[in-house]
Amino acid sequence: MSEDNVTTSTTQGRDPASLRRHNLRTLLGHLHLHGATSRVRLGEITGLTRSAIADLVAELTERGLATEAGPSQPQPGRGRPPLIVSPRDESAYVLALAVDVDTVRIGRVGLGGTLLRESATQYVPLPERPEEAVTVLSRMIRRETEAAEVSPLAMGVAVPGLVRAGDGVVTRAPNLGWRELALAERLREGTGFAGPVVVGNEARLAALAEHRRGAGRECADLVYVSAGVGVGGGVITRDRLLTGNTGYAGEIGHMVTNPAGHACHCGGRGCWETEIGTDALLRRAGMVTPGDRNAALAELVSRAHGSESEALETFRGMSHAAAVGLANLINIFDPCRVILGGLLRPTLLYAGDELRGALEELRGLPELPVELCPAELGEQGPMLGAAEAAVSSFLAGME
Amino acid sequence: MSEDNVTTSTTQGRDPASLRRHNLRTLLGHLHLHGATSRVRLGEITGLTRSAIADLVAELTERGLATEAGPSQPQPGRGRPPLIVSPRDESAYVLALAVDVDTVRIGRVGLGGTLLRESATQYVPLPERPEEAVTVLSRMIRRETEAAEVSPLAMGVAVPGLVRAGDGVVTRAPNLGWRELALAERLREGTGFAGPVVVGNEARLAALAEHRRGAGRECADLVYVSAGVGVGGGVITRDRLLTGNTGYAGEIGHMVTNPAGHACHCGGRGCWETEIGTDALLRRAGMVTPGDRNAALAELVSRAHGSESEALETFRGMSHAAAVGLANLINIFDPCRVILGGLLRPTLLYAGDELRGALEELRGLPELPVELCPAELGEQGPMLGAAEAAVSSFLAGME
DNA sequence: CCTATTTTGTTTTCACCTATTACAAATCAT
DNA sequence: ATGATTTGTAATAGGTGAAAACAAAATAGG
Repeated sequence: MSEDNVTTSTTQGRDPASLRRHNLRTLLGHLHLHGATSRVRLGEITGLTRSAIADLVAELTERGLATEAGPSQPQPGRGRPPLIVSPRDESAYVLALAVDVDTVRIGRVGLGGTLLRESATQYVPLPERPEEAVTVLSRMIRRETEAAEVSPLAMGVAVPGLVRAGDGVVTRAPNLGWRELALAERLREGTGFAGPVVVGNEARLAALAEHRRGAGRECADLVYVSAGVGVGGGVITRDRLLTGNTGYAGEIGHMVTNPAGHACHCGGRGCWETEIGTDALLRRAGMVTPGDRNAALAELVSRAHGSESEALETFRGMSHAAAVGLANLINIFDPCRVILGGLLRPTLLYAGDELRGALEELRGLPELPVELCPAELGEQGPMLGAAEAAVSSFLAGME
Repeated sequence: MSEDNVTTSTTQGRDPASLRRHNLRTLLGHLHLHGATSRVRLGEITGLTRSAIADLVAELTERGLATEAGPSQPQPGRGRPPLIVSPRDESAYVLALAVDVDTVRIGRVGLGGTLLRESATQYVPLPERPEEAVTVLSRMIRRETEAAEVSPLAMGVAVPGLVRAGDGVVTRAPNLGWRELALAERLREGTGFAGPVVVGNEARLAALAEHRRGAGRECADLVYVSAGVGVGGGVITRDRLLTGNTGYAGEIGHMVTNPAGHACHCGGRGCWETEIGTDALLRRAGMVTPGDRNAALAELVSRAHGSESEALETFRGMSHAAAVGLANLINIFDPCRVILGGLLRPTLLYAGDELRGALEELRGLPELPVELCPAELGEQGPMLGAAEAAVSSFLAGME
């Protein structure tokens, strides 16, 4: 079944002008994803001739989006050394924010995906009232942009909550106390920034980041799952992030994996996050919610790292519950890789055999090997994903 | 989050020639999906000018893919009456097959989606050995093609089993006794047909058909679920069928919804199809697998239709188990519509309130109303879907 | 050190596609 | 009948990448 859609997507070209836009986007997109590339290589990839590439690259450099230079190190082989085209980063960058309960990360990410040195992490307990939170965020953004000589190409924000696709409205973010907050619009007002502003769910954006820069490179179909207090996820299909109708696709935490399980705050029973979330893990470990959950978790992980049998057993005990949900996701999505973040990362590292074993048992299709990989980007995932979404948004709106 | 992919898809254009191919595809795709359209309207839709449309339409008519005619009924309004462009069907058609255990449907579907009158349903018990089955299918195809004066644009085949995307290999179809059968290739050999041959899973293809021609029209994100002996499904995202890495995406029958449930033939326990499949329903109804399951089912449905309370109660009893799986799918995919086929259709019709009620309880996001719709195409779904996949494949390979 | 070879960049010419513009045709409103 | 309106047609123009010829810069080999 090699079915492409009948009505081809609208992004692309009908007239010569949009044809050129498309080729420019393709080129810049490749530079962003794969870094410095020779002109000839670009031609091989895009199918364009050298002369066309020359012309297009000239436009990109004129616009300050790319640079050309002779090869930094001597090339092997005979002929004339190629010109290497690189994405610019210092002057062509996006601003990325990752909002969390007690942390706001802000970073400058250049084309090519490099986290520029100006990036910083600031710990700002956000005020309860969303309006004030917006003010705080706007101030942080202004401080970053005013320091720079050029304004960013786009901005991306990761939020732990439900974000409506398209308009960047945070429908609800229980941990932040936000409801129906038009974050993209407010930030645009609060900063006077005219370019694209994208807001997204942190897990979806982390999935995007892992796909492009982390454990999911060169993998067109993957599932990312991160377990924390809640369980979030994101799915990449054919190199694209699954959004669903409203942008909520990927809410896997409330997948019911055990109807006989514990009650969930969502009103249901046996949701996956009641089985493999932070509280479930601590419950298994016999640590009955002490003062600081994070500290308890860190201790548990370090004990497992030190091969203490009780801690290892805790993770092993969680592997079956994790496998049930993962098997479901694998059957549904047929990914070539599953990336595990948050608590599932130590679960994979310290109880990998048990997890894989449970999956083997549960899955209907042992023919297909699916790789289980630990997430590579850790806590930076959401911010890097916000940057990637911002870049994509800039590319989509180019010219 | 309005992120489009960075490296834009490869289907489209880099040079002027492929630009034209793209526009031709767009035009023909629109005609196929939406039927006869005036030239001016086509221009509005595609953004092309009247002269460009004229030129493109001329090529389509020359190739025998479209026809132009004056308006059949007088138009309202003033100016010169427009020329109406229609997809041809009699001379531009695809061949579609739907293979099942005791039935093989074969049909001719014209551009525009009309099931041509030459279409036929033939009941042919397929022989046990796959090789012979291929021979039977090839013969049926040859009979259809030889009768026609022009050969089909493409062929599509729906199979109750796992089909690898890309090469059309049936990995396994337990009910047919097939394993690793290169069906697309064999049919190409057996019929001498040179055009595209696509093979797909029947539920995925039915989902495609419902999307284009049935209960899922004008809905870009939908989930289709059909319960029978097994439970199959298909997902449409952004107007495209989800395939996953290998083509197996959508195997929702073995989603574990009740770890404490019955054993499943797949080796697992509590798979969704052990909860809502044919056997589960008959078990609930107290009909302990009599000779003919289909007859028993038909009786049950007709009793429910006649409002017999016991039959209604059977469907009501199944609604909760159905809702668990549906809630999971809704949380995962955020569709705007869920289409229910097979046994889930009567469940919706006769126990709709219970089903919706159970969903309300289970779902984390009551903000988002999701429509539940009965499938419209019934048993023709897989065949019509095969036709749609064939058309898409023809369009993708045009020129 | 010089030359042949190879690879890459540049320039020119050309073919293709759609936009633009002007004009013709067909219908309705008055 | 006449003008307004909408649609189709034809001719010209602008923009895009391809193709081909040429120039430049390196290596390999004597």
